[in-house]
Amino acid sequence: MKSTITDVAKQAGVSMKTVSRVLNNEPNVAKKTRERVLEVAKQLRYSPNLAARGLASSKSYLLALLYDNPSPNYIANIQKGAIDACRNNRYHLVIEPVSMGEKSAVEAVDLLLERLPVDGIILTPPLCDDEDILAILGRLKIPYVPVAPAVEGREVSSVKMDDVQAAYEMTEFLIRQGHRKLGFIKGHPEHNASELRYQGFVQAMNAVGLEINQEWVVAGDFSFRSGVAAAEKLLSSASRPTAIFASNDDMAAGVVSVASRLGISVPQELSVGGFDDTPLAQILYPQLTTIKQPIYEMGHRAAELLIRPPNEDDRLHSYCLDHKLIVRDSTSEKN
Amino acid sequence: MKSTITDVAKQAGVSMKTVSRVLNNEPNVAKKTRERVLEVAKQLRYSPNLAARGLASSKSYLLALLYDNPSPNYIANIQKGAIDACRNNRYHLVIEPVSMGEKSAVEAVDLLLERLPVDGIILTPPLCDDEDILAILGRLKIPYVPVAPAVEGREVSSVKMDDVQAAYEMTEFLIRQGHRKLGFIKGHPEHNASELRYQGFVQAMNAVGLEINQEWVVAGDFSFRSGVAAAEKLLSSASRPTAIFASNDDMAAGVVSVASRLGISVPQELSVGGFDDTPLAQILYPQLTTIKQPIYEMGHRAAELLIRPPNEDDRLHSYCLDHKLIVRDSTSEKN
DNA sequence: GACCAAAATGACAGCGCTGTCAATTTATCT
DNA sequence: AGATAAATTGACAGCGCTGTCATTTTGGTC
Repeated sequence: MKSTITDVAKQAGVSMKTVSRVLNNEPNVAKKTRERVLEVAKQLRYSPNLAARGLASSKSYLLALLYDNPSPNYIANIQKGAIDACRNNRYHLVIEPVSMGEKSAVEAVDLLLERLPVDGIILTPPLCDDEDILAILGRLKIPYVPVAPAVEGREVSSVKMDDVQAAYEMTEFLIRQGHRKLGFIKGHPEHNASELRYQGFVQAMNAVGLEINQEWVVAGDFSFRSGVAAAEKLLSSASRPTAIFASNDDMAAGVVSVASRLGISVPQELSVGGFDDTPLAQILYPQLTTIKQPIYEMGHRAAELLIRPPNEDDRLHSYCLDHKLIVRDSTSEKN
Repeated sequence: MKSTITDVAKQAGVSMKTVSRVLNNEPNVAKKTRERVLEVAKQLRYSPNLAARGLASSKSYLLALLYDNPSPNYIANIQKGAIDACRNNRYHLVIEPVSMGEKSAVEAVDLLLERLPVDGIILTPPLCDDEDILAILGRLKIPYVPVAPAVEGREVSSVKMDDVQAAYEMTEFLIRQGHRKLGFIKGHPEHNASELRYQGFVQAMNAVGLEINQEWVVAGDFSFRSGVAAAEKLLSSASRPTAIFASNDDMAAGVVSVASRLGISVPQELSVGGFDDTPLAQILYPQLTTIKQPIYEMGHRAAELLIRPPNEDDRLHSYCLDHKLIVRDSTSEKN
């Protein structure tokens, strides 16, 4: 039924090895031969057996995506990006959630990777900063690409976005709109991006000589609920900011929700900026001005780096991909 | 470095084949032998090479999840369920998005499956009702389990939930709360579940002899935006329903949003019911009363059915999993 | 203890492919 | 043309495991 490399070889009148060469784009095959083999392969609907190929070459044509409970939106996008890259190269993506909370998590990863011979691994936060997991990957000598790691330059390539710069741009945008009294809601203290976004905010404020009112800088944890709490704090007093920059969309949604309850109209009386451009941003009323992270692109690039590793020399150790400030209806000029 | 079955065999003083038997839980191995082998395997941190195993046994220990652009939340949950089932059985999950819109989609699936020797496939809507794709799977003789197919009994097991019953329960709940003037927002006309949910609504209304006001049954397409449009239609007139059942949470969110804009308080003046229990349902203010679909469970069961197919005779052709009515703050008794 | 069936174990081929290296053909240069 | 180098091709082993089937061991019976 399903044709093998031998069938193609016979039909094309060459050896198995030559067929193999053609199919793997190896050099040193006469053009004519290559074409003939390709023709026959197509005709026979031949496609190589992954297991056999893997066994013989000790490659698996499989990439794994390890993640620990991020937002569905985040993983969906990373996945899509990675898969598209895989598909262009006849690779496939295996996904493996890991619960870092559990004490057995590290061992689970260990077992997993010993059993499943993947050619490379994409690590998303917060896994990409877990020492134990990195140690295992090192021991197993499996190539990996961290997405948005806290620390770079571990001798492996990584992909990321510039959180500082993005937060800077959002802050700058709000300032340009005439706002002077800016509030900021921080992200989860354990999450690497939180501090970076705050830094961007601070830098932009400093750049124009605006003072940061510490009462308007409130802790949050990326959840809607924490956004609500923060907003209540920020908006209850008479002296309140005219613009609030929340470190992610969920918290920005919390702000919008509180504002509407307090009868503060957005954006007329209060501008709100988010971060992430989740689907929520467009569902909300008003729609959120936010930062679109290059999530898809990071997944895509990460997979590509694993499939075709750059040579040692011209290797860029960290690929920073472009974000985008998306202006919608939750912000307006200060009147 | 990495130990092979031969290492284990030598160390345990048995043949490779016996080790193989133990590792695959085959019968006819003396208890003592089994224990010894297991002990040695553990000691050597042995784990079988998937490729070799696949080549020899023509099994891959891989399951594929095919999906076409569903909500991130939906696939995230299906995935998690399927993966957990896989993990219990040393299987892995490969995910493959398919864009049915593209004309090449069917061919893409074809190629995909010829190349990747998966042991089974999980099909999510709307793929599970696509004739072309089902035809390919039939030709390739790959076992598959459709999740929530429109039509059952294609000689394969399937998993689903009872949309009719769930919608019936939500409607019944609203009626029990004292509501008599019920509005309904339909889902996307091409989506199988839309009609079923509407049927449940109709049946519950009929069951208590309530008449359905066709002006209060509005078309939607599962998007937030369509919920907004529908709500505007339903709420603008003086004679408006006191409760609205939207076919999913996004549309329910649209209703809540419009109500708040029109100064209609939820749930005091208007009860709103949703469907899906997406994260959004808890982010909204007020939090949505909704139906929790057994998405995780469907993914889990689907994977299990592929890993351990029930015998022909006692096979249940369709496994219907339990949903749950979740009462939150968007509904209240009619006052 | 001799005999037989059943249980346990092992020898060996081969799954479909690629790596190695040797053999052959073609191109290049005096 | 002859010699040498380069390009192209092929023979064959073997990747690590499992299926088949033969062999050995065990347990039970008279």
